[in-house]
Amino acid sequence: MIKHKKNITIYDIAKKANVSPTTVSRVLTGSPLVKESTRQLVRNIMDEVDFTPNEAARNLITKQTNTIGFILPDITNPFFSQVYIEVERKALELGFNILLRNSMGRSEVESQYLKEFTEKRVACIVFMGGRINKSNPSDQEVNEILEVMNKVPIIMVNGKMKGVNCYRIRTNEEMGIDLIIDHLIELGHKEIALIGGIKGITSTDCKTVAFKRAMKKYNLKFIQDWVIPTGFSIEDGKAAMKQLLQNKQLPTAILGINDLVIYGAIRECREQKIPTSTFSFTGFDDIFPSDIVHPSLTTINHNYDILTSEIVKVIQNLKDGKVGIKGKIIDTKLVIRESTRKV
Amino acid sequence: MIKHKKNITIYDIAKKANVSPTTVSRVLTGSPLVKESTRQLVRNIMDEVDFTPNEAARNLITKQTNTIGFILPDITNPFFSQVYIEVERKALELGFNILLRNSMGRSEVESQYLKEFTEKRVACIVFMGGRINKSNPSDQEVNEILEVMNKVPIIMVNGKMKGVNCYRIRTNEEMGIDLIIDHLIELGHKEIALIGGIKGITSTDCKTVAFKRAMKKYNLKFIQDWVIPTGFSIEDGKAAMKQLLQNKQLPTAILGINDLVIYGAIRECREQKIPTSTFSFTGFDDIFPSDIVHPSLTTINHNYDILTSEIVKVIQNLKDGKVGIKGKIIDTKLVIRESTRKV
DNA sequence: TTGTACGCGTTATCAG
DNA sequence: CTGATAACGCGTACAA
Repeated sequence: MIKHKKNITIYDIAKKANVSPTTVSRVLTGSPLVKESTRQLVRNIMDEVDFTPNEAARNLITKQTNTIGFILPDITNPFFSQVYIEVERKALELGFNILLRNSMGRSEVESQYLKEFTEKRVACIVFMGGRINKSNPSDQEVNEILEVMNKVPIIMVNGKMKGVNCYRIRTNEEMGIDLIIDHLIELGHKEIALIGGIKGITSTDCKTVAFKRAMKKYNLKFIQDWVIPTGFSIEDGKAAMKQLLQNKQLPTAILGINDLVIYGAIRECREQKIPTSTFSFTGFDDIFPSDIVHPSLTTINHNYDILTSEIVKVIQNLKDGKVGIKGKIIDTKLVIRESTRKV
Repeated sequence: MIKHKKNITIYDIAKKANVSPTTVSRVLTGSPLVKESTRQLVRNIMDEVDFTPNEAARNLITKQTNTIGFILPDITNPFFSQVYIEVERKALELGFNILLRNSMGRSEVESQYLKEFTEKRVACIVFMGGRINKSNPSDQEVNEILEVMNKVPIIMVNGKMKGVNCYRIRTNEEMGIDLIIDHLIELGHKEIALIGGIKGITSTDCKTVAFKRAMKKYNLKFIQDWVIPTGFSIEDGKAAMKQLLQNKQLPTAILGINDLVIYGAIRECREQKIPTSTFSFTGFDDIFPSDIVHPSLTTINHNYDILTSEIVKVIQNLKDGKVGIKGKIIDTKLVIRESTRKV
């Protein structure tokens, strides 16, 4: 790495200003215990020599940072970026900045970043996706979380771990599924499929359970061939739709584990020259493209503002040394667009 | 903030292991100058007492970080997140991690983050959007960049600043426009509009100039009322389309400053019950929704892999102390989908 | 209102 | 292969 000029320190400033390093430090921290004239003098010299304080030195002595570690699977997924950007905005107002790490859902990457965060002495960690969404995480995955929690508080968003008593904020996914089914029933649908997701991932398992329960509630028959857990991506949605279309009997409504799989499902219909109006489609997450695809997507919105506010509220409490409530469930809301219609 | 247990340092480890702190440090840095048995001993004790080295202390003494500061307007915009994630992945292989900051295109936010980056002693700064896209940045904006460059190298992506001799990687936007116009001409289009963007932003100015030049080349008339620079968002695209539709005479093809504005334009057509097949639409950027909207969008791809590789190549050179080439232009490529057809 | 002296936790230097 | 000692740059009791 290219070497830069000699580092300028508060000692250099102090010498030039004929004051002590302490005074310079006080100017830096904005202490009121400095005469206005000397403050100006010091400031001027700082500007003059282009002084930049060293954050590492400050962190070392103060033993804290204003950094929040944020682990999520993939920031290019609009669901995560929507949550991320809102948390960032709100945390900024509290004086925190965020360190983002993309785990790609891989456990060993998560481990690496958890280690990095503890070495950096972050104020707290916000965790989304990956291991905290596994219905059965490994002992090692759990223990690692517990060890980290010994040093830095963890906030799990839309996830949990058996035996791990950390802060948890989660959207009410069951409620979301109920809202969708109610809506479809109202439109006269009786034959409903569920595509996408992966068994063993809580968001999938949880939605599947809610789906079965809701179907039962309305006395509708649950057809195993219409539940196709292929994954969470657009491609996975395509694949699921392809598979679904091979059934002799077809549903009238298709429920996606998230918005992305429905984008894929709709595209698959187009490629097979099947009118998209053949089915009613519903997504989950209400990410931004759902408003611009055609047909625009009826889906479940996470109440992002409330969700992210609750995350930041925990951070605020942590900062203030308050304990606060450890678990919080956020209501979801149905957003009706063009993709659902009367049967 | 909640207080944790007393910090464990290499001194504590040293005492327990009956070795010197130096030896512990050597284990930490992976120095070969340690007997294997003592290395194991030290490692065991570290695990036992759950020791986590303090990065601030390390950064303070080594005077460097493996962090790359990354400023971009908004990570929720797929264009930026696509570039970001690729740079992150490639930089990771070089041992760098990335510190992301969203400027929202606001100059004062950029200033704040530039300051943060220099205080953090980041290895280099990757800069996208905001002031580096202004055709006429203020003196202050330029000077600030120059001052920062005195301390840390800056890589500008798709931007430049007069009188600022930093590393620059940019996509060949003119080429992109040429490719689009050639394609439209081939399809028989002669009446072409350009919507979106903002005057004074280089990406807009640059594309507009290329557009005019291409039109002239084919002896097509440039109609001022068909150039509608409303902005860069979906909403801005809607607004532009609304305005365009008020013209008595309409174009047969509509060229968007980016993909997002075309999403908006298409939606506006739908809302006004105008068949989307009335026009041929072209975008710019080839962000992921362009493949799933309907009609899917003919657009210009930035060659993201090459673009991001070039960014990381500069970082690599910086790390190795090489100088390398300061400017690099990346070819673009046309992606033909459903939104363009014969006139 | 200002200054002295020390500590934060690690790596670098040099000696053994 | 190991250790003693000195940095790194800043904040903070405590003293003046």
